[in-house]
Amino acid sequence: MSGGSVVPELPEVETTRRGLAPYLEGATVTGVVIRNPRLRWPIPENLLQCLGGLPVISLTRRAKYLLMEFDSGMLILHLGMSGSLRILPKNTLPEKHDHFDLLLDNGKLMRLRDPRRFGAILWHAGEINTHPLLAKLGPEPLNEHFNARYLYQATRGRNVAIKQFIMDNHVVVGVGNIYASEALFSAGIAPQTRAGKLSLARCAGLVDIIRTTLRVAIEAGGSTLRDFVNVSGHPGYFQQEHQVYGRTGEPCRRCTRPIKLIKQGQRSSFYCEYCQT
DNA sequence: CTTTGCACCTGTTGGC
DNA sequence: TGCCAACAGGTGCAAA
Repeated sequence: MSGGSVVPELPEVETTRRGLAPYLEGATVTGVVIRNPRLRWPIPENLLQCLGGLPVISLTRRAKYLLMEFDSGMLILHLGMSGSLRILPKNTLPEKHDHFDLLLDNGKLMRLRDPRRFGAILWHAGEINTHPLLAKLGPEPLNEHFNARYLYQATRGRNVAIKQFIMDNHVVVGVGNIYASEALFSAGIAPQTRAGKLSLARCAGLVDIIRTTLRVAIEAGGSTLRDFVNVSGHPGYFQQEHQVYGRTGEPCRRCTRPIKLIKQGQRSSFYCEYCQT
């Protein structure tokens, strides 16, 4: 199971960034094609006036947002649930759901495909972190600021279930629904546990699991990273076999008891009621 | 401030 | 076999 219809989690976004950067950084934007501006928010109509003729200074990432820096500001891209980006030769014919192109002076173009259109392409003329979408984000999971003491402090007095808590971007970014279930299984924590009830030791374990899981996934993406020209636009590494996600009724890989499914905040949570307490 | 619920969208899946 | 409702996911935002 790789490529194709993978929901872009943080490792996929980071791998995409690494794949695109060599083609973008230093290249100058010569044109913009907007076939369908109706993403989560409309793609700005005047985008070419914002960045046309300017070189891409850098491609960075904050949470699952890709940030393309120019002298005049930055292009903010989000892949939503079904978005992918790739580099193609100029004049490559667009297919269904290819909503946006950035034309480059190196004979290539960067193309966004996003069937569900939950993604976003925005322009921000100000400093990074002054954009409303970025200003209130929590720490990166791989940053040292995301540590046991931080999570312990952040959870104090909070009544919400830990599953929903770690998916809150104000707490820590990059933990999606799949990773949340997987991380809580590995940490041995039941998803419905009130955040404020976690001990420091359990916070430490959870932080460790989240960091390790994401780091391994990013390394796996990097190790198989080839060429973003003419490929699917999805990082081509094999997805790690799930411990609990999507395994309702199947035997727990640790104790063989059936995996349970519950809804938390309208989202599916999978867990083992014996191994997670 | 905290917490809950919803909207956005379309390809895929499951039930009849 | 065919049809259609339900479902999945990320995340900003409105409402309680």
